Amino acid sequence: MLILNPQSGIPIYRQIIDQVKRMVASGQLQPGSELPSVRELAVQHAVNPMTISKAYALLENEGLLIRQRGKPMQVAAVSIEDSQQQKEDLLTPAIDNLLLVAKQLDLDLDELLDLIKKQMKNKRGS
Amino acid sequence: MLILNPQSGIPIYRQIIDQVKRMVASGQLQPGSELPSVRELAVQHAVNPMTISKAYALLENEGLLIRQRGKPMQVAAVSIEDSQQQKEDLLTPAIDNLLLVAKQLDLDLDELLDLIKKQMKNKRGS
Amino acid sequence: MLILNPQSGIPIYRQIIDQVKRMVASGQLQPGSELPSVRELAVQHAVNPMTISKAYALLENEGLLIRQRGKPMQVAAVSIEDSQQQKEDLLTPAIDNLLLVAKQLDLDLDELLDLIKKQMKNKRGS
Amino acid sequence: MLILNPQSGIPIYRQIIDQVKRMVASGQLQPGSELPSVRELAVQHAVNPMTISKAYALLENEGLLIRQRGKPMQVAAVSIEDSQQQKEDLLTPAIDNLLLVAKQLDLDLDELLDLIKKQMKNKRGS
DNA sequence: GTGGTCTAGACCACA
DNA sequence: GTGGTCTAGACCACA
Repeated sequence: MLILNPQSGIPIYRQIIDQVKRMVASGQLQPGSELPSVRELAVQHAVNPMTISKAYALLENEGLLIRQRGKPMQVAAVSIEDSQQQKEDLLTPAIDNLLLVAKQLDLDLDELLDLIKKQMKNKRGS
Repeated sequence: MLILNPQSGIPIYRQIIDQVKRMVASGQLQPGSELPSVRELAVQHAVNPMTISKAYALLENEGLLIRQRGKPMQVAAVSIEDSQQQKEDLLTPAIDNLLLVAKQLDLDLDELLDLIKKQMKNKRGS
Repeated sequence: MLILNPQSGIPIYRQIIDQVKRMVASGQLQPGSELPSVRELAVQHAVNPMTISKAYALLENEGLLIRQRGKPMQVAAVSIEDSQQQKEDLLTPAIDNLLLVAKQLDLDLDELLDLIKKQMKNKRGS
Repeated sequence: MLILNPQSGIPIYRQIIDQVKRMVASGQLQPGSELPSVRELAVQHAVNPMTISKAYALLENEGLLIRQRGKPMQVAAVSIEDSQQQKEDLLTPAIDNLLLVAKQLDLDLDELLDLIKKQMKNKRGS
C-alpha cells in the first residue's frame, strides 16, 4: 500500500503522510475506511512503530484521520473531497520538481515528454 | 544559479549536489569553469557557508569538482560527459517520483500528460 | 581506540579516517562490528561531535562504513580485505615520509635502522 | 632542494620550515650559506611567494635564518649545532608516526623492518 | 540512546 | 579575495 524509501532523504513519516493524503484525495481511501495498524505497517516496511505512529498522529491532527480507542485508524468523514483541483494541487509539486530537473539538464520539453512516455510504458510492463 | 528549497525535507547540501551534477551533465557547467564562491552562494541563498562547503567537499570527493587553495572551485576536466544516457539517468528519479504520485492520486496517464503540458505552458509564460 | 593529535597539522577528521582504514585493513575492526558513537568519541578526545561526524560521513561515502538511522555506525560487509598488499599500501606513505626525513638529516640507513630499533624497544617497554 | 606536497594536508609553510631545520641540523646547510630567493623557490615549486616568505620569516623569528636587506637569506651563525642528539630529536616524530601506523595495521616489528628495508632498496635504485 | 543537519562565528592557509 | 577546519550548540529523525 505504501512505498517507502529510507534512502531518499525525505523523512519516512513525511513519505507516509504524503502518500496517505494522495490516496484519500484520489478516493482510493474512502471516508470511514480503516487503515492498517501501526504494527502491521511497521513490520511490513521494517520501520520503527514510532515512525508510523507519528505519521498517523500528524494526520489525525490535520483532521484527515480519526483515532478511536481500540479500533483501527479511520479516514475522517469530513476529509478532503475528491475534487480535480485537490488532485492537481497534490500533483503540482512533483511536476514542478520534474520541470526543474529537466531545465537544469537543459532538456527540450518534447524530449522530456518522450522520456516520460517511455518510462510510463516501462512501468506498465512491469 | 541554484534553486534551493529549505522546506522540501531534502537536505540543502543534497539539493546543491544534485543540481551541480545536472548542470555539469548538461554542459551548462563546462569543465574548467569556476563555481560561485562559498560565501557568495551562502549570502545569496541565506544559507550557512558550511552547508555550501559541505556540498562542495562531497562533490570534490566524487571527483566532479577540483579545489585549489585560494582559488574558486572548478569543474573537473575529467567530469561526466554530456551524454544523453547521463541525462536520462539523472532524470529518471524525478519521473519515477511523478509517476508514483500520479498513481497514488489514481490519475490517468493521459490526464497526467495534460497536467504536465499545462504546467509547462505556465512556466514558459512566467 | 583512536590516537588524535590536534597539533600535528593534519586535520583531525583526516586522522580519524586514516586510522579507521588501518584498523579495518588489519582486521582489528571486523565487518559488521560497531564503532563508538559520535558523542562518545567526541567526549573521549575532547573534540567537537561534528568533527567526528564528518569523518564518519566521508568513510560512509567511501563505502567503508554503513549508517543506519538510530543505530551505531558499522563496518561495511564489503570492506577492504585483510590482504598483505592492503597493509603495505597503507604503510608506504609513513615509510616514505621517514625516509625523506632521514635523507634530509643526512642519516645513514644503518644509523636510521638503529634508531628505529631503539625507539621500538622504548615503546615496548612503555 | 625542497620537496613539497600540497596534498599532504600539512601546510606548505610548515613543510618548508621542517625541511630547512633538518638540513641545517645535518650540516647540509652550513652557517653563513645562502638560501634560494623567495621568488626562485616560488617559481620552482609553483607556490605563492608569500607562502615561502612566511616560512622564511618564521625561521628568522626562531633565529635560524638571518635576513639582511638586499641580500639573500643566510643560515645564522648561532644556529643549531650538528649534534647527533639534534638529529634524533628531529627524526623521532617520523619514527613515532610510523610505529603508530604499523601498530594500527597490526604489523609485526620484524615485518615492519623488512618492509622498511625493502622500500630503502627501491629508493636507492630510483 | 543513535546519527544528521544546520547555524553562527572564530581562525587558518593560500592567491 | 578563495576555501578549510573547528567549536558550541540547537533541533530533527529514528531505535
